Amino acid sequence: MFEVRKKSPVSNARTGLLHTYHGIISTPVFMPVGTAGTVKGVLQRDLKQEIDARIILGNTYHLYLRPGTDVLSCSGGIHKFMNWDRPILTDSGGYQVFSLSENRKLSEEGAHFRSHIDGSAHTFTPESVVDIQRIIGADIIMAFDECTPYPCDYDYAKESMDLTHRWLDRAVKRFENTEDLYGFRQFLFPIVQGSVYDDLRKQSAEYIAAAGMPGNAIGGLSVGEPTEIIYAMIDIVNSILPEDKPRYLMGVGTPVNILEAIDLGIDMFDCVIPTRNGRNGMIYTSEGIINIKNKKWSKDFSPIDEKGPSHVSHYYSKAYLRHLIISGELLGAQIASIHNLAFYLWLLDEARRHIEEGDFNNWKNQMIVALANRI
RNA sequence: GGGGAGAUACCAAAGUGGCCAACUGGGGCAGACUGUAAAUCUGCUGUCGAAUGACUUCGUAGGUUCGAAUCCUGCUCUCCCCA
Repeated sequence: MFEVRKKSPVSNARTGLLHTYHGIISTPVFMPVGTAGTVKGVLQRDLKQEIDARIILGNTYHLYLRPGTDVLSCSGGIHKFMNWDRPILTDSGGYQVFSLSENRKLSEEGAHFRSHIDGSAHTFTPESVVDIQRIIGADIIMAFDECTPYPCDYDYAKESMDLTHRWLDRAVKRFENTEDLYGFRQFLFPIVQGSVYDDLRKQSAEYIAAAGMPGNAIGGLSVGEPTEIIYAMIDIVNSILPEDKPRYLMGVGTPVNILEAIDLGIDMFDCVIPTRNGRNGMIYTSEGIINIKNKKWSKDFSPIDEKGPSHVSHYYSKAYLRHLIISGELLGAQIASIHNLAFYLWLLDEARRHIEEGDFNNWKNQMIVALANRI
């Protein structure tokens, strides 16, 4: 499924190719988040033409609640349903176990939760989450885990990690005893947990690596802990996860986070920042971060990002985008989302290019200065 | 011409003797957001100050009172009804 193409001589950064039925993905890759079968505010056409997203995310929890497995099954799977013929990865709902924690209870069997939509009671088990993801039909599916909060005491983190491991065994078994439903092979990725504890992360990485899945994910990071800890955990885990398989850092992050994580050997990323923060007025440019709602842009009629990677980046002015976002106009959210996603994809394109050319670290260090800049 | 209602901060609008520098909403300004319960949430919004605080405000000019956005009198303006 995965081949490493080029490794940085001075760090763990590498490029690779990820083969799926719906296409080959160059890594490192950023995957726009499309929780409910849509990258919020962005047409599939723009995802392809403007942003050139190679793979996007969906979410098991959200799709299961709405439209539900019946509709998804009848539609012929998520690709047909949303008319997206490139790869898709679905998250298992493990993050919702964390973010909707007030509405759920965990047991050995699984997670018992109430729908945030209508309050109805449901249970996710490692098995049912595989079944649902068979029906959704993404190319890459995730094992059901518990994403621990931060802070999280050691005993809880260990118990939770062990539970995630037991759930993984059950998920793998179910996965191996069931078939794909739409005529192409799906891949199951397990998830490393262990909170912020070195020894737990190490144990978890060993356990996950031993499962022998075609790719591995790191979860439970970027939930409020300092960034230094994120990097430290990635470093520990990546020293154990096999090099010949893709490593997916779930939910991360800022452009700077991503460059640092690439340096530590991560291949896949997803994050809501470009879309959500974009909707809320934060615009990423090669010059730095803009809060487009700030008054100082009200009469700045220069392009959103002169060197920006998408059509919208130079077609619309800062002043116009500010007006749209401040007015709550839908077009503002749309432009900001397209621009930010295109920026993220551009950043990853550049990262790949510089890894291939062998000067990733110099480039990265320059970029980090510019990217952290607030203008 | 007669009768009635009202004037509160950028806007709208509460408050009708001390707990009022003044509820609340909007607007404005700033911040947050990391496997999306988020087109969301938080803070500030009379002046000066980092802050304790000081100073100036509720159409306007006076008055009553220990104390007034609130009570009284004159004035100015606005709106409604009848002729």
